[in-house]
Parts: sequence; C-alpha cells; structure tokens
Amino acid sequence: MPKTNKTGGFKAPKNYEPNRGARGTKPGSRSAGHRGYRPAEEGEAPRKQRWTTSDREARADRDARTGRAPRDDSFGRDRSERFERSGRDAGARGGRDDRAGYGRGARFGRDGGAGTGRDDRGARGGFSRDGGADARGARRFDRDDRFADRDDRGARGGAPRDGERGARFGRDDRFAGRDDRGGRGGYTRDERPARGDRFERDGGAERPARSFDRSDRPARSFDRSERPTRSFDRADRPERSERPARSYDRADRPARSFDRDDRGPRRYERTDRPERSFDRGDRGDRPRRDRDDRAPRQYGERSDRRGSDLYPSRDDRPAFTPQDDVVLERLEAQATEAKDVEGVTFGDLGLGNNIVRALAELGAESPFPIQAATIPEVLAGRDVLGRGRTGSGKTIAFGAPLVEKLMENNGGQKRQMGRKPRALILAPTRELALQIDRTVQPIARSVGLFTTQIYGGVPQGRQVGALQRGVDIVIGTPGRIEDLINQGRLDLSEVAITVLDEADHMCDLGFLEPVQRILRETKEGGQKLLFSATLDRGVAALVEEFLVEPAVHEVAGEDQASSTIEHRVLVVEHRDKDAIIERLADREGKTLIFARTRAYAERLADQLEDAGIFATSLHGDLNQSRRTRNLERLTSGRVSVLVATDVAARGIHVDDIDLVIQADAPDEYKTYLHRAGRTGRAGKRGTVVTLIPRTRRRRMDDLLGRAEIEADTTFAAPGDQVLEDLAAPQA
DNA sequence: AAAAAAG
Repeated sequence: MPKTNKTGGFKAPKNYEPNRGARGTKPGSRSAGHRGYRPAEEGEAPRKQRWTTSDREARADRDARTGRAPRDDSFGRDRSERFERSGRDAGARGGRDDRAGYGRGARFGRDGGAGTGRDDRGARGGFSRDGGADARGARRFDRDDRFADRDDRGARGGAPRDGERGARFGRDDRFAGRDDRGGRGGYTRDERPARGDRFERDGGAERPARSFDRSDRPARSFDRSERPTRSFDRADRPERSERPARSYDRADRPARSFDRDDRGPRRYERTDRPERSFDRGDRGDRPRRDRDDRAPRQYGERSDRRGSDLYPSRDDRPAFTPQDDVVLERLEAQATEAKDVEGVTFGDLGLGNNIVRALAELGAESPFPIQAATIPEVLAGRDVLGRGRTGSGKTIAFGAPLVEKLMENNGGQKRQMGRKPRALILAPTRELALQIDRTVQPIARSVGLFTTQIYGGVPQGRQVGALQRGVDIVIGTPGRIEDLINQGRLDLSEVAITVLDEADHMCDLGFLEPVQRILRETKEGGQKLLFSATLDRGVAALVEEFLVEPAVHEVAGEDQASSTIEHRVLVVEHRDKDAIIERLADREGKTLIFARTRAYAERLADQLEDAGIFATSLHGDLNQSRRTRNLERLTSGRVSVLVATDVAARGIHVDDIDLVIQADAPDEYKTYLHRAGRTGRAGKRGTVVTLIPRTRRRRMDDLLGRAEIEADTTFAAPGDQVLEDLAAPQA
C-alpha cells in the first residue's frame, strides 16, 4: 500500500509558489515557537526571527487558552527536512506551517516534490523564470488550452495525451505522477474506477459509521418502508411546491408548519416551542445511538444552542443565565419592512450628494430596507447590529454612512501624508475583504477618501506603502492586520468606526480573540458596527465588551419562506456521490459546489474537468493569486462550476449562480444558510441541493429545522430523472 | 474541517 494514502497523497502542494524560492530565500521558518522549528543542528545557525519574543509569547499564550493542540514538532521537523532536501521553495511556504498536517508530508516525501501534482506543473513550466508572472501565465495557457482542446477531443477515451501538445505537458505529467503515486503502473484513463476506489477510502469519514449502522438495522427497515415513496415522490414532482411527500417526513415535527404560520418576523420572540421537547423526548428513546453514533452532532447542537436567539433553538431547557438574558434582550431587533422604505432616498437618510451619486453608479438607486434602517443610526453615531439576508445590501448599509461620517469629521486636514486610518472594516476571508473594498472604495473616492486592503497571502510591501502614504479606511482580514500592528506599521488608535462583516463568524473559536485584540487597538469609545446574515448571541462577547446600547436592526419578512431559493436533499449511496455530482454539475448556468475539505474540493474539480466540464476550485490550499483568479473565472463565466470549501460560504457575491450543490452537508445550520445564500441573490431563483448518506437523514432534518428551511428529501441514484430536473437551468 | 499571519 502506498504510504501516503491516508493524507490524500496525490494532492498537489497548493501553496507552492515557485517565484519565492527562486529568489534564493532560505528554506522554512526556524524561529522558536514555530512549527517547523528545529534547534540548531548540523551546525546550522539560527535563522532570522521575524517575530519578536513578545509576539511569540502572545501566540503561545493564545494557543494555550484556545486549547489549540500543541504543535507537533516531530512532524514539523520531519517535514522541514524534506523541504530542505527538495532544496527550494521552502521559504515560500513558511506561514503555512499551521495548516500543514494536511498531506504535506506525503506530497513532499515521495520524490522531492517534483512532478506530483498540479502546482508543480506550473513550477516546471517556469522553473527558470525569475518572477512569478511568467509561471502563472504559462499555467493559465496550459489550462485554457486544455479547455479549448476539449471540444475537439470528443470521446475522452483512453487515447493517451501524447506530448505533441507542448502546452499541455502538465496534464500528462499529472497522470504520470498519479500512477507513481498509486503505485499502480500505467493505467489509462478508462481505468478510472480504480481512482474512485481510492477516493472512497479518502472520503471514508462515513465508513466507520456504516458498520455501526449495520447493527442499527431497525432504522433500515424503516427506511425500506419509505422506499415506495420514492417513486411516488418522483411521479409527483411537478407539484413539488406543494410538497406532498413531506407529510410523512413531517411526522417527526408536527408543530413546525403550524409554528411557521404563527410566526411573525420576530422569530426569536417565540417562547413556546412544543415540538422541541417532543424532539428531545424522541431522541431520548435512543440514547445509545446518539451517544455512539453522533458525538459530533451533539457538539454542534450545543454550540447552536448556546449561540442562537435570533434563530430558534430546539432546546427549551433554561440555557441562559440572567446575564445572558440581558444580551438576549439587547439583540432583539427592530424589524423594517420593505413598504416602510418606499419612496425613501439615500439623500433622505442623510447621505451627501457625492455619495448618493456614487451609490447610483454602483447600481443602488434607492435604499434597501436594511440600509434604510441602519444608515441613520450609523450617522447618529450609534453602535449597530444589523442582520439581513445575504444579498440584502449590507455592504452599502455600513459602507455609505461610514464614509459620510468620516467626511463630516474631516476637520479640514484632508489627505495628510501618513495620516492614521479612521475606519476599519474586518472580514473573515480575503475574498470578502476584496469584495467589500470594491463597493466601499468608489464611495470613499467620491468624497476624496482613500481605502486600502490589508490581508495576508500577498506581499505586504504595497499595503505598507499605502499606509505610509495615508489612508482613511482599512479593509482587511484579522491576521495581516494584527501582524502589521505588531510590526508597528499600522496604527489603529485613530479608528473611530469599526465594522465587523459576518460578525458571528468572526466570533467563532479562533477568530474571536484576534478580533478582540484588534478592536482594543482602536480608539476608545469608537463606534462599532456588526453585520451578518446570521447574527446571534455568538456575538455576545463582542457586544458586551465593545458595544454601547447598540441599535439592532433586521429586515422584516426576510425568512426562508419568502426566499427565492428552493431546497432539495438527495439521499445517495456514497459510491454514487461523485457520479451524481458530475451529472448535476454538467449543465447550463453557474454552479457552486461546496465540499468540506480542501482535498475533496480539489479532487472534485479535477474530476469535473476530466469529465469535460469547465470547473475550477477555491480553497485555502491555493495561493492567493490563484484564489483570486479562480473566483474571477466563475464571475466572468470562463468556467461554469466552482468547487469550494467554506471559504466561499459567506458573503461572496457572484451573479447568477443558480445552483448550489453541497457535496458534503454542513454541520451547522448557519453554514447552510450562508452557503445557500450564494444563490437566489437579488430576487433571482436558485436551487440548493444537499447530498447526504442515508445515515444522515435525521441529522439533516434537524439542521433544516433550525434553519427554518423546508426541503424535499428524495433518494437519488445515477440516471434518475430527478438529477436531470435539478440540473436544468432555473427559469 | 475551514478560515486567518511570515519582507
């Protein structure tokens, strides 16, 4: 057996950035406290330490407090030795050490890294280059040629792609590499199944559960009794909207639909939730199964419970202390309805002419409800919590008044060199930071203010340069911002307005503390704005420390029922999963596929490409330039399918995605809502298809219940009509 | 599991 299969050894080193190593930088970080740290041996002098001792202490301290696993130094050392052996590029990967556990050793351990994967293609193409641009260019052509070729190719049979197409060298190599890796000589493409075999092992997360399942057979016979409904369901599909098939499903949760009708926009105000206790009791009947089979779920549920009050939780035990109750109360939102803002203009809300014009140029002629609700509050200087469905215009809701306020407080000292930033916008992903800047920058420019992006994954030189010239609004991600603060290159002491986009995500474990530290750097008494599509008590830690009597706003009637998104759940056999995804993705229209891991996202993208579908991937194993480029490919329509991890789940806006496929179901209902929010934007129709194994049905039902989503659940196998229907373009 | 930090 190949030694690498556990870590997905065929995966390419995504962050390999050949241009860095080519400059002759030293390999890997060697400073104490870093993963690759190795005390000087082999007569090696300690490397330059970029972080100060206090930085590292702070980090160690934080790691301890967040319960992060101690760094695995042996692994790190092992790896860094490999890097050294490979004799290049290790320096380029420095900062990524934390992520490493991920098949990195495997990737490099084999043969010094050459020729094992996609990235190396590019590397090989540009090995002699001095700058990354060439390499990237070469790679792009490589890809594009491949697409161009595809049409000519007709059947992608076993015809080996020979070297006659120089531009595609990478591809061929990749397969060669794969053979190697699998330890399985010279199969042709037709032998693909072998690959699936390996993948199955890879996706084996469900495997153990399966054997358990077997002992749980009662559940299965139950399933069987449901089977007939499958054909029934299909026959009925035209009237799907009526959801006849649901009725049997509903038996679990009778109160839900009732509840729905009853519910006003302020869902969280409901105090009686009969169905919940019912649920609990039901579960109590099978304690054993819950414990053994679904430990992770219990965990997930718990965090939901703790974190939710804008969304109903299915728990009626007294889960909060009096102190929590205060927070709960503070989070009660004022609901604004669309009709409340009819005829209101941005000017009416208090924005100046320049800004109104800039907004019009961005396509925002009149304010959306969330904007009408929050803009006056922000202008009045209040702290604001804003919740609005994805795509409801949150960026403008905070961006426009923020600019207006900065302008008002300009005090005549405009555009001073090296002036300190006066506003900060934090986002959880780089893509989102970029996207926010694309909206905020034109607004800021319209009144002569400057923005800059501060995020990782790119050289900091330009960012530092911009700061030295002086900017008014900093937009970025926590890591680099904190880094620059520690370097003394970013001073937030004049920041009077701070915005947290996707605030609840920023409060997730691991994100919260950097965010808190950053907020503490900002001006005391500064205004704080928290926005998200799913804003719940998870933000309490921030609210308590930083917000003073915040105004809480949401948009009335913005629940899933009024959404333009249709939700479907497909129960599939694991072995069919890839084929089903392939069928669903082979369609007109833009499709976004979510996978749980980077490796799976990459593999799926590969598979789809191999099937002749224009697909690409987006995840944290790609370097930033490729992340940006791949996202742009979907935006521009050069590919129609993007396979992404949850890096793309929140906030990312791409026009006209009409199908979202969840290759792996999310663990949290909020994740579901955010992923689903990538489609059905601006009132357009969209479909969300979630693939689950049958063992996950109940868990999925619970999740949908928390998200207040009604979804049809059907069994599906390759060749089923339901797949054709779902793949059909949205009307 | 993923995200976010290394001229």
